[in-house]
Amino acid sequence: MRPLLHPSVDDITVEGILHALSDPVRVAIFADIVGSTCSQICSHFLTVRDRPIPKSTLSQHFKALREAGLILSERRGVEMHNSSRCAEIEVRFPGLISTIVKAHAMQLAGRHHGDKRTRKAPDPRIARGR
Amino acid sequence: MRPLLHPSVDDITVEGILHALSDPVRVAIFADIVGSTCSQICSHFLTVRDRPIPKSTLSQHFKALREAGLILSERRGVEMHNSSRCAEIEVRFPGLISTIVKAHAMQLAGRHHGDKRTRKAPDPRIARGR
DNA sequence: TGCTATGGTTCAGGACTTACGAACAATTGA
DNA sequence: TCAATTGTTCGTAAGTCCTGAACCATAGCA
Repeated sequence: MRPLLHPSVDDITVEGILHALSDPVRVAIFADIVGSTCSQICSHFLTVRDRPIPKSTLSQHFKALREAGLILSERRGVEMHNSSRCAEIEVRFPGLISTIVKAHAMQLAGRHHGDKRTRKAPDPRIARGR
Repeated sequence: MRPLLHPSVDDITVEGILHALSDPVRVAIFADIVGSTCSQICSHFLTVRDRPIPKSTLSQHFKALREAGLILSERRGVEMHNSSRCAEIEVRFPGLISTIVKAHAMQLAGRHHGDKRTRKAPDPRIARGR
Protein backbone atom coordinates (compact mmCIF):
# COMPACT_ATOMS: atom_id res chain seq x y z
CA MET A 1 0.00 0.00 0.00
CA ARG A 2 1.74 3.10 -1.25
CA PRO A 3 1.86 6.24 0.89
CA LEU A 4 -0.77 8.95 0.55
CA LEU A 5 0.23 11.82 -1.68
CA HIS A 6 -0.72 15.40 -0.87
CA PRO A 7 0.46 18.26 -3.08
CA SER A 8 2.07 21.21 -1.34
CA VAL A 9 -0.09 24.36 -1.40
CA ASP A 10 2.02 25.87 -4.14
CA ASP A 11 1.37 22.93 -6.41
CA ILE A 12 -2.40 23.23 -6.11
CA THR A 13 -3.89 24.49 -9.38
CA VAL A 14 -7.21 26.06 -10.24
CA GLU A 15 -7.69 23.52 -13.02
CA GLY A 16 -7.02 20.69 -10.61
CA ILE A 17 -9.55 22.00 -8.12
CA LEU A 18 -12.20 22.60 -10.78
CA HIS A 19 -11.66 19.18 -12.27
CA ALA A 20 -11.95 17.45 -8.92
CA LEU A 21 -15.14 19.33 -8.11
CA SER A 22 -16.71 18.89 -11.55
CA ASP A 23 -18.00 15.49 -10.53
CA PRO A 24 -21.36 15.51 -8.71
CA VAL A 25 -20.35 12.81 -6.24
CA ARG A 26 -17.06 14.49 -5.42
CA VAL A 27 -18.55 17.95 -4.84
CA ALA A 28 -21.16 16.39 -2.60
CA ILE A 29 -18.49 14.60 -0.58
CA PHE A 30 -16.28 17.66 -0.41
CA ALA A 31 -19.13 19.98 0.56
CA ASP A 32 -19.99 17.59 3.38
CA ILE A 33 -16.40 17.52 4.61
CA VAL A 34 -16.16 21.31 4.41
CA GLY A 35 -19.43 21.68 6.29
CA SER A 36 -18.55 19.36 9.16
CA THR A 37 -16.44 20.35 12.14
CA CYS A 38 -14.66 17.03 12.63
CA SER A 39 -12.90 14.88 10.05
CA GLN A 40 -14.96 12.35 8.13
CA ILE A 41 -14.04 8.76 7.34
CA CYS A 42 -14.40 7.47 3.78
CA SER A 43 -17.01 4.84 4.52
CA HIS A 44 -19.35 7.59 5.69
CA PHE A 45 -19.92 8.23 1.98
CA LEU A 46 -20.82 4.74 0.84
CA THR A 47 -24.10 6.33 -0.09
CA VAL A 48 -24.14 9.88 -1.42
CA ARG A 49 -27.50 11.56 -1.83
CA ASP A 50 -29.35 8.27 -1.81
CA ARG A 51 -27.08 6.60 -4.32
CA PRO A 52 -24.77 3.75 -3.35
CA ILE A 53 -21.13 4.32 -4.33
CA PRO A 54 -19.00 1.19 -4.80
CA LYS A 55 -16.07 1.32 -2.45
CA SER A 56 -13.44 1.07 -5.16
CA THR A 57 -15.03 4.07 -6.84
CA LEU A 58 -15.16 5.90 -3.53
CA SER A 59 -11.49 5.23 -3.00
CA GLN A 60 -10.72 6.78 -6.40
CA HIS A 61 -12.86 9.82 -5.61
CA PHE A 62 -10.95 10.41 -2.39
CA LYS A 63 -7.70 10.00 -4.23
CA ALA A 64 -8.86 12.64 -6.73
CA LEU A 65 -9.82 15.10 -3.99
CA ARG A 66 -6.58 14.43 -2.13
CA GLU A 67 -4.32 14.85 -5.16
CA ALA A 68 -6.11 18.04 -6.19
CA GLY A 69 -5.09 19.36 -2.77
CA LEU A 70 -8.65 19.72 -1.53
CA ILE A 71 -8.49 17.34 1.41
CA LEU A 72 -6.03 16.00 3.92
CA SER A 73 -6.30 12.27 4.54
CA GLU A 74 -4.81 10.61 7.58
CA ARG A 75 -4.91 6.97 8.42
CA ARG A 76 -5.89 6.27 12.02
CA GLY A 77 -5.95 2.61 12.73
CA VAL A 78 -8.05 1.02 10.05
CA GLU A 79 -9.91 4.19 9.20
CA MET A 80 -9.05 7.12 6.95
CA HIS A 81 -9.86 10.51 8.36
CA ASN A 82 -10.45 13.31 5.90
CA SER A 83 -10.53 17.02 6.52
CA SER A 84 -10.59 19.94 4.12
CA ARG A 85 -7.56 22.09 3.30
CA CYS A 86 -9.74 25.20 2.92
CA ALA A 87 -7.57 27.40 5.09
CA GLU A 88 -4.47 26.75 3.00
CA ILE A 89 -6.31 27.13 -0.30
CA GLU A 90 -7.97 30.33 0.89
CA VAL A 91 -4.54 31.94 1.12
CA ARG A 92 -3.63 30.96 -2.41
CA PHE A 93 -7.03 31.43 -4.10
CA PRO A 94 -9.18 33.66 -1.88
CA GLY A 95 -12.87 32.91 -1.96
CA LEU A 96 -12.61 30.12 -4.50
CA ILE A 97 -13.67 27.20 -2.35
CA SER A 98 -16.40 28.98 -0.42
CA THR A 99 -17.93 30.37 -3.61
CA ILE A 100 -18.01 26.98 -5.28
CA VAL A 101 -19.45 25.28 -2.22
CA LYS A 102 -22.06 28.02 -1.94
CA ALA A 103 -23.01 27.72 -5.61
CA HIS A 104 -23.31 23.98 -5.19
CA ALA A 105 -25.60 24.46 -2.19
CA MET A 106 -27.76 26.89 -4.16
CA GLN A 107 -28.08 24.41 -6.97
CA LEU A 108 -29.19 21.71 -4.55
CA ALA A 109 -31.66 24.05 -2.91
CA GLY A 110 -33.15 24.97 -6.26
CA ARG A 111 -33.70 21.34 -7.17
CA HIS A 112 -37.28 20.77 -5.96
CA HIS A 113 -39.84 18.01 -6.44
CA GLY A 114 -37.99 14.96 -7.73
CA ASP A 115 -36.01 16.81 -10.37
CA LYS A 116 -33.16 14.31 -10.45
CA ARG A 117 -30.65 16.11 -12.60
CA THR A 118 -27.14 14.82 -12.02
CA ARG A 119 -24.47 15.56 -14.58
CA LYS A 120 -23.70 18.34 -17.06
CA ALA A 121 -27.32 18.60 -18.23
CA PRO A 122 -27.26 18.14 -22.01
CA ASP A 123 -30.75 19.57 -22.19
CA PRO A 124 -30.44 22.79 -24.19
CA ARG A 125 -33.40 25.01 -24.95
CA ILE A 126 -32.21 28.03 -26.86
CA ALA A 127 -30.82 27.44 -30.31
CA ARG A 128 -29.33 30.34 -32.23
CA GLY A 129 -27.47 30.56 -35.49
CA ARG A 130 -28.43 29.23 -38.90
CA MET B 1 -24.28 22.01 -39.99
CA ARG B 2 -26.52 21.60 -36.99
CA PRO B 3 -27.75 24.62 -35.07
CA LEU B 4 -25.85 25.96 -32.07
CA LEU B 5 -27.13 24.78 -28.74
CA HIS B 6 -27.22 27.05 -25.72
CA PRO B 7 -28.68 25.83 -22.43
CA SER B 8 -31.22 28.07 -20.75
CA VAL B 9 -29.92 29.70 -17.55
CA ASP B 10 -31.86 27.28 -15.39
CA ASP B 11 -30.17 24.33 -17.01
CA ILE B 12 -26.69 25.62 -16.27
CA THR B 13 -25.02 23.51 -13.57
CA VAL B 14 -22.08 24.12 -11.28
CA GLU B 15 -20.58 20.78 -12.35
CA GLY B 16 -20.92 21.77 -15.99
CA ILE B 17 -19.20 25.09 -15.43
CA LEU B 18 -16.39 23.56 -13.39
CA HIS B 19 -15.83 20.83 -15.91
CA ALA B 20 -15.69 23.28 -18.81
CA LEU B 21 -13.21 25.47 -16.95
CA SER B 22 -11.05 22.60 -15.69
CA ASP B 23 -9.18 22.59 -18.98
CA PRO B 24 -6.25 25.04 -19.17
CA VAL B 25 -6.97 26.01 -22.77
CA ARG B 26 -10.65 26.59 -22.11
CA VAL B 27 -10.15 28.74 -19.00
CA ALA B 28 -7.62 30.79 -20.91
CA ILE B 29 -10.08 31.32 -23.77
CA PHE B 30 -12.95 32.04 -21.44
CA ALA B 31 -10.93 34.47 -19.30
CA ASP B 32 -9.99 36.33 -22.46
CA ILE B 33 -13.61 36.55 -23.60
CA VAL B 34 -14.72 37.70 -20.15
CA GLY B 35 -11.99 40.30 -20.08
CA SER B 36 -12.72 41.82 -23.46
CA THR B 37 -15.46 44.35 -24.11
CA CYS B 38 -16.43 43.14 -27.58
CA SER B 39 -17.19 39.61 -28.75
CA GLN B 40 -14.29 37.45 -29.90
CA ILE B 41 -14.16 35.21 -32.94
CA CYS B 42 -12.93 31.63 -32.59
CA SER B 43 -9.92 31.99 -34.85
CA HIS B 44 -8.54 34.59 -32.49
CA PHE B 45 -7.57 31.63 -30.31
CA LEU B 46 -5.68 29.55 -32.84
CA THR B 47 -2.79 30.09 -30.51
CA VAL B 48 -3.39 30.21 -26.77
CA ARG B 49 -0.50 31.24 -24.55
CA ASP B 50 2.05 30.52 -27.25
CA ARG B 51 0.69 27.11 -28.07
CA PRO B 52 -1.01 26.39 -31.39
CA ILE B 53 -4.46 24.82 -31.05
CA PRO B 54 -5.66 22.74 -34.02
CA LYS B 55 -8.89 24.19 -35.31
CA SER B 56 -10.91 21.02 -34.87
CA THR B 57 -9.84 20.97 -31.25
CA LEU B 58 -10.66 24.65 -30.92
CA SER B 59 -14.12 24.02 -32.30
CA GLN B 60 -14.70 21.34 -29.65
CA HIS B 61 -13.49 23.67 -26.90
CA PHE B 62 -15.98 26.33 -27.99
CA LYS B 63 -18.71 23.74 -28.10
CA ALA B 64 -17.84 22.73 -24.53
CA LEU B 65 -17.94 26.34 -23.29
CA ARG B 66 -21.19 26.98 -25.16
CA GLU B 67 -22.96 23.87 -23.89
CA ALA B 68 -21.86 24.53 -20.33
CA GLY B 69 -23.69 27.85 -20.68
CA LEU B 70 -20.56 29.96 -20.33
CA ILE B 71 -20.60 31.70 -23.68
CA LEU B 72 -23.06 32.86 -26.31
CA SER B 73 -21.97 32.11 -29.87
CA GLU B 74 -23.48 33.88 -32.85
CA ARG B 75 -22.63 33.33 -36.46
CA ARG B 76 -22.09 36.54 -38.40
CA GLY B 77 -21.24 35.83 -41.97
CA VAL B 78 -18.41 33.37 -41.98
CA GLU B 79 -17.27 34.21 -38.46
CA MET B 80 -18.47 33.06 -35.08
CA HIS B 81 -18.77 35.78 -32.47
CA ASN B 82 -18.48 34.73 -28.85
CA SER B 83 -19.40 36.67 -25.75
CA SER B 84 -19.67 35.59 -22.13
CA ARG B 85 -22.94 34.91 -20.34
CA CYS B 86 -21.55 36.22 -17.04
CA ALA B 87 -24.52 38.45 -16.31
CA GLU B 88 -26.99 35.59 -16.51
CA ILE B 89 -24.79 33.21 -14.52
CA GLU B 90 -24.16 35.87 -11.88
CA VAL B 91 -27.88 35.83 -11.06
CA ARG B 92 -27.93 32.08 -10.64
CA PHE B 93 -24.53 31.56 -8.99
CA PRO B 94 -23.35 34.87 -7.55
CA GLY B 95 -19.62 35.44 -7.61
CA LEU B 96 -18.80 32.06 -9.12
CA ILE B 97 -17.44 33.18 -12.47
CA SER B 98 -15.56 36.21 -11.22
CA THR B 99 -13.93 34.24 -8.42
CA ILE B 100 -12.76 31.50 -10.78
CA VAL B 101 -11.46 33.99 -13.33
CA LYS B 102 -9.66 35.88 -10.59
CA ALA B 103 -8.10 32.69 -9.20
CA HIS B 104 -6.98 31.76 -12.67
CA ALA B 105 -5.37 35.18 -13.12
CA MET B 106 -3.57 34.84 -9.79
CA GLN B 107 -2.24 31.47 -10.81
CA LEU B 108 -0.90 32.92 -14.06
CA ALA B 109 0.63 35.86 -12.24
CA GLY B 110 2.38 33.54 -9.81
CA ARG B 111 3.92 31.52 -12.62
CA HIS B 112 7.31 33.22 -13.08
CA HIS B 113 10.49 32.40 -14.95
CA GLY B 114 9.65 29.64 -17.39
CA ASP B 115 7.74 27.50 -14.93
CA LYS B 116 5.63 25.78 -17.57
CA ARG B 117 3.18 23.93 -15.40
CA THR B 118 -0.03 23.22 -17.28
CA ARG B 119 -2.38 20.58 -16.00
CA LYS B 120 -3.35 19.13 -12.61
CA ALA B 121 0.23 19.03 -11.38
CA PRO B 122 0.89 15.45 -10.25
CA ASP B 123 3.93 16.66 -8.39
CA PRO B 124 3.21 15.93 -4.73
CA ARG B 125 5.61 16.82 -1.95
CA ILE B 126 4.03 15.90 1.33
CA ALA B 127 3.39 12.26 1.99
CA ARG B 128 1.45 11.21 5.06
CA GLY B 129 -0.03 7.95 6.18
CA ARG B 130 1.30 4.69 7.42
C1' DT C 1 -0.34 -16.46 18.14
C1' DG C 2 -3.90 -17.43 14.99
C1' DC C 3 -8.59 -16.18 13.18
C1' DT C 4 -12.09 -12.90 11.79
C1' DA C 5 -14.08 -8.46 10.89
C1' DT C 6 -13.60 -3.92 9.19
C1' DG C 7 -12.06 -0.17 6.22
C1' DG C 8 -9.40 0.93 2.15
C1' DT C 9 -6.49 0.08 -1.94
C1' DT C 10 -5.04 -1.98 -6.24
C1' DC C 11 -5.73 -4.26 -10.57
C1' DA C 12 -7.86 -5.31 -14.92
C1' DG C 13 -11.54 -4.84 -18.12
C1' DG C 14 -14.87 -2.38 -20.53
C1' DA C 15 -17.22 2.02 -21.25
C1' DC C 16 -16.87 6.55 -22.08
C1' DT C 17 -14.29 10.97 -23.42
C1' DT C 18 -10.92 13.66 -25.66
C1' DA C 19 -7.56 15.18 -29.30
C1' DC C 20 -6.76 16.09 -33.93
C1' DG C 21 -6.04 15.28 -39.18
C1' DA C 22 -8.82 14.98 -43.18
C1' DA C 23 -12.85 16.00 -45.40
C1' DC C 24 -16.70 18.83 -45.57
C1' DA C 25 -20.05 22.99 -45.28
C1' DA C 26 -21.34 27.91 -45.40
C1' DT C 27 -20.43 32.47 -46.53
C1' DT C 28 -18.02 36.24 -48.86
C1' DG C 29 -15.66 38.67 -52.53
C1' DA C 30 -13.69 38.76 -56.97
C1' DT D 1 -18.37 30.39 -60.88
C1' DC D 2 -14.17 30.11 -58.35
C1' DA D 3 -11.17 30.72 -54.53
C1' DA D 4 -10.45 32.12 -49.88
C1' DT D 5 -11.87 32.18 -45.21
C1' DT D 6 -13.93 30.39 -41.04
C1' DG D 7 -15.70 26.84 -38.67
C1' DT D 8 -17.87 21.93 -38.21
C1' DT D 9 -18.05 16.96 -38.54
C1' DC D 10 -16.13 12.33 -38.80
C1' DG D 11 -13.09 8.60 -37.70
C1' DT D 12 -9.65 6.75 -34.99
C1' DA D 13 -6.09 6.56 -31.65
C1' DA D 14 -5.04 7.79 -26.96
C1' DG D 15 -6.52 8.70 -22.54
C1' DT D 16 -9.55 8.70 -18.47
C1' DC D 17 -13.16 6.79 -15.56
C1' DC D 18 -16.05 3.16 -13.31
C1' DT D 19 -16.32 -0.98 -10.86
C1' DG D 20 -16.06 -6.05 -9.38
C1' DA D 21 -12.64 -9.09 -7.62
C1' DA D 22 -8.72 -9.72 -5.17
C1' DC D 23 -5.83 -7.88 -2.01
C1' DC D 24 -3.55 -5.38 2.23
C1' DA D 25 -3.42 -3.47 7.07
C1' DT D 26 -5.09 -2.95 11.51
C1' DA D 27 -7.87 -4.19 15.58
C1' DG D 28 -10.07 -7.28 18.64
C1' DC D 29 -10.78 -11.54 20.43
C1' DA D 30 -10.15 -16.35 21.58
